[in-house]
Amino acid sequence: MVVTPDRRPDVFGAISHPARRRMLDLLVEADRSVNTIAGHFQMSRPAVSQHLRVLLEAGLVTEQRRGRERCYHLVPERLGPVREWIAHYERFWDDRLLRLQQQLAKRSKE
Amino acid sequence: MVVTPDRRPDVFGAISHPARRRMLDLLVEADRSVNTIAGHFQMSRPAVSQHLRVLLEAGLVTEQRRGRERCYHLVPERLGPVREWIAHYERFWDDRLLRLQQQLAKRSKE
DNA sequence: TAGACAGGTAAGCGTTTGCTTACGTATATT
DNA sequence: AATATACGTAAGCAAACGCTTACCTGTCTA
Repeated sequence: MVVTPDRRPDVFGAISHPARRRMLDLLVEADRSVNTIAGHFQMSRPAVSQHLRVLLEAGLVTEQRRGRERCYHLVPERLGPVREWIAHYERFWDDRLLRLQQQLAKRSKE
Repeated sequence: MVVTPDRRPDVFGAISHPARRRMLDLLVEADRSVNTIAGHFQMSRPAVSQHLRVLLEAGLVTEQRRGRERCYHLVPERLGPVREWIAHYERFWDDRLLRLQQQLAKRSKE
């Protein structure tokens, strides 16, 4: 996972681990505490903490202390670089999938 | 870079290294030989070979022997998982960027 | 105020990554 | 046939990853 000169691990590295992608997926639905997140994984809680830190340092999530809990919150805009990079390959997909994606995007706004 | 049970390194791992993403970007324009690709990087040629192998094993490229050269060819469909995953976050982008992306996609088809 | 609970941090350890240099193999050129 | 070219493979090594257990701090609650 490449660390950029400003010591911020890049987003592509952060999402390269399936557990971290699943964590982001969980945070799409709602903000969640560490224990809530850890409940979805078999690894130890410190391991979850460490993954969350990678996401935090990549700017993909923020944390907010609420009492003794720590609530993690998704920052989807930080996925921009991935979205932009993959968009360069847009022309390679067929129209059907493209329309499907657009409809999904449209529907979720309604 | 997580290796899936079938020993095929997953696509997210393969694209987590900036050099490998640049290699894919180069192959969008045209199929290229190893030396042509290596010319764009400062690392040694074997290092380039090793990166290409990661891409090959992830199914993101194919190779074709042409005389003593080896031509690498992009397989953009294999980026599907990335595209699909990022599409889950589609609703978070604003309309302007969405339309821009759609126009780019449309224009490249004309 | 004495636990209990949430969760970060440290240390340690085996594995993987990413690079290098050295070398091997197949094809092309003279 | 001898040599040059293209490129893969092997070995070695430092650094990064990903995980564990042990421990620490801060906040709630009985």
